[in-house]
Amino acid sequence: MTDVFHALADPTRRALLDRLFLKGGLTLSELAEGAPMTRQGVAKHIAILEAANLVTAEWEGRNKRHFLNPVPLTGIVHRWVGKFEDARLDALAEFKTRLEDPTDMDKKDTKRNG
Amino acid sequence: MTDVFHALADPTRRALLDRLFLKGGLTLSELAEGAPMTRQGVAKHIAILEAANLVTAEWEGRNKRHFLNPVPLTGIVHRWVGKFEDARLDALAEFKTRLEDPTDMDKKDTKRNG
DNA sequence: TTGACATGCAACCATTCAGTTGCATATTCG
DNA sequence: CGAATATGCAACTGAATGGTTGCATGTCAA
Repeated sequence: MTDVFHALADPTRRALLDRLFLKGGLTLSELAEGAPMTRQGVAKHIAILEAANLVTAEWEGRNKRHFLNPVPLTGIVHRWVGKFEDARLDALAEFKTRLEDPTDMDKKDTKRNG
Repeated sequence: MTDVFHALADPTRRALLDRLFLKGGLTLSELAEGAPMTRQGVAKHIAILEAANLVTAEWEGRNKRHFLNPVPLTGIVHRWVGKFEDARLDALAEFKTRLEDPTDMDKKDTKRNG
């Protein structure tokens, strides 16, 4: 859970996932070609993605081919985002109620600090 | 996008969101009571959640009341996870094909390094 | 006004992190 | 075999991070 979010919290890694989404089976060297960093840098990012199970790799001789694994994303949606999704309508309604109905806001919005 | 994932990539922050999910309107002090760190530590986490727009706060006198804002989560699902979700079935099928059909694997799985 | 309470700001520290560099290991090809 | 290619491992560094402590500011209540 933490690993997945952490892995996704980096534009470089998301770009890697995007590339693997468009075309699977890319090697480390191929992924490192367009990247604005060393091959080792990319390797570290990929290691993080693998640790989060977002990328699976297969050895093909001396080539390591990488594939996107979308399962953890599904897990996030269902285990974590889903419950908030369920509450989204209620929350929005509550939000609007609080924001639009001044009957409960008479003590709010006092300016303070900055 | 980065902010949201980064905000979610921390158990403390997810716990804060959980608490706000169960009961909105908690103050900083209330949120800090059960936390295994200083109030200032919690304040920093909340600042990150606010920067990611996952938490909205309203001033009520000297009390700052916090509310969960699930909208960014919805954004994640639709903008980012969604497209992989769409491809999930295809990807799984492709996965299974590669894993189960040996016709394309004759050069794979050579042991290497560790 | 005075004191207690809720929060914010800033400095500081130990740890983690992203990225680089250098070198080792394994595979392919001639 | 030996050279070239693909990758991994380890050490290092500057920057970011998580958390603390100390103090300032604003608000409520007597």
